[in-house]
Amino acid sequence: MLTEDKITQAKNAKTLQAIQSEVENTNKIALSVDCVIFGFDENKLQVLLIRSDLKKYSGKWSLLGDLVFPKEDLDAAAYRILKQRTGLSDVYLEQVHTFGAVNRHPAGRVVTVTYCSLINVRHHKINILDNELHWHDIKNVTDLAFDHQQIFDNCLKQLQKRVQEHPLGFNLLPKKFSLRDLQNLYEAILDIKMDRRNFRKKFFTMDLLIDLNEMEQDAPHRPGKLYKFNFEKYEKKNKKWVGIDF
Amino acid sequence: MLTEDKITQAKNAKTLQAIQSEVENTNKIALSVDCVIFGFDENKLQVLLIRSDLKKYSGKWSLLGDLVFPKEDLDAAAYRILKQRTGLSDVYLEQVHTFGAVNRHPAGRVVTVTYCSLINVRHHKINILDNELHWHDIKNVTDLAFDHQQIFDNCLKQLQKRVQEHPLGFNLLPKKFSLRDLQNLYEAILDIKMDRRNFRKKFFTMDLLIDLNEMEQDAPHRPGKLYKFNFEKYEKKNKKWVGIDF
DNA sequence: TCTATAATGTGTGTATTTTACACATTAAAT
DNA sequence: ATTTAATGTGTAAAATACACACATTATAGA
Repeated sequence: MLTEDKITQAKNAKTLQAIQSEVENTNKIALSVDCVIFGFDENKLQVLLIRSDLKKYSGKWSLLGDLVFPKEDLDAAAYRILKQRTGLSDVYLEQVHTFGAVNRHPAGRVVTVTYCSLINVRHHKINILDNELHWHDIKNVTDLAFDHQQIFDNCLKQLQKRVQEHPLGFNLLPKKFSLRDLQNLYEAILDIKMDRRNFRKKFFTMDLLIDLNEMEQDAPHRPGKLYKFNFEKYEKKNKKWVGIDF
Repeated sequence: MLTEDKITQAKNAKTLQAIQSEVENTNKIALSVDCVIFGFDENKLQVLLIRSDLKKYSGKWSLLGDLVFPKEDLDAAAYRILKQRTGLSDVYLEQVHTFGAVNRHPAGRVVTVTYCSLINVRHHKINILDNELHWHDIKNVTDLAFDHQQIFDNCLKQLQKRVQEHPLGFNLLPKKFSLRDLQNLYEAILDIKMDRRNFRKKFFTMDLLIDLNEMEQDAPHRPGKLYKFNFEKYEKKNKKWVGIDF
């Protein structure tokens, strides 16, 4: 305890130069970003994976990641990687968690900041042609390279939680969607079945869907109405979250 | 787009050696941990701050942080820092967010992973004697050094959300507490007033408080019953969170 | 063109949860 | 004994969540 107090006091007295040299001596840690890119297709939640480039993990899939440049903002690095991989720049992207176990990467000390991204599969098939990249049904994601399984599980959990409190899901759907599309999406993400009537009631009550007065095309049965999400109204809403419950 | 595809393909073919050298050339980023340490005293939510050790920020307060050692797990670094500052090792600690703007630190590129910690003030007055350390009422926290104001705001928000969904609050209270204590805590954290009867009903319904059959001592009025939190029962509960609402 | 099929679209009753609100009780201080 | 300042409790109304059934519409195929 006494020793620690001395350390603390010593720290207080440090100069900028001292800290600078400390920073230089301590920056033996590389920083990377890993993106968990979710898509939605054929009523299944999918995740974009790439074949691992390391022999140690040959045959395994891994998340899309890259090292952060020394003079690059962290968020900027995440957007850069997403752009490189999918060609997209105007998408949902959110930091989730940072993983920093000493031995998580075989090439040395690499701490990785993970981001979750949601993109509309139909709009970005182009860059997926590279056969090392592949959409995987999340039900079949196991045994990823590195600690990517852990990262993936963590991101999926976070997505399941956040999608219920924020209108993230719409980033996975086309601009115009039917209520059935929307429900399929939620059922795929949350991995549960929902009552159709109550689901509709819920969304109509929230009053954030705009009826486009258009119908689905090419449905092999009665077509549903098409809607779009009212982002403007949502922004103004600013819902307060109060309610203790655990 | 074409260029980017080439980059992608080049990456796929990389060897471990290539990556290792890339890691070495890119690790010009130092990594730090900053702890937002919350306490609760005099019915106010407090945060532990230290006077900035940099001339640039002289007179300003900052969070408790330190650089992560090259061979130190990230979480371990957070626990180490907490231990150094408060003497405590068995406390609540949770990663919140990572801040990595290029110019956030004047001594160079330092990306910081922030952790939120909740400790019982009454149990750890000892190490606060160092006059550079000080508990601040969160209402008076403004204009911190570095980007620490942003970090603090972020942590407080996260705390306000998580304390409603998880029994974090009990880490801020003594083992035995009255329902009034508990309500004061929630009111301080959430910065709202609550109805006493409904608050009690809520917690009794959750059925996670153990009635100790003891009364408050030294109260200048009718003393309240004392309770402790039933962590065992809570662990078994495993509450599912379903409910779309935004 | 008729029928079968497979969806969409809508309403109601019940149970549960949340909210608002008032009075009796207890211990300490005077 | 009285005053004071809390604790402790119950009930009605409102809002929300849940369970559930039937009519409607378009397509596909006979």
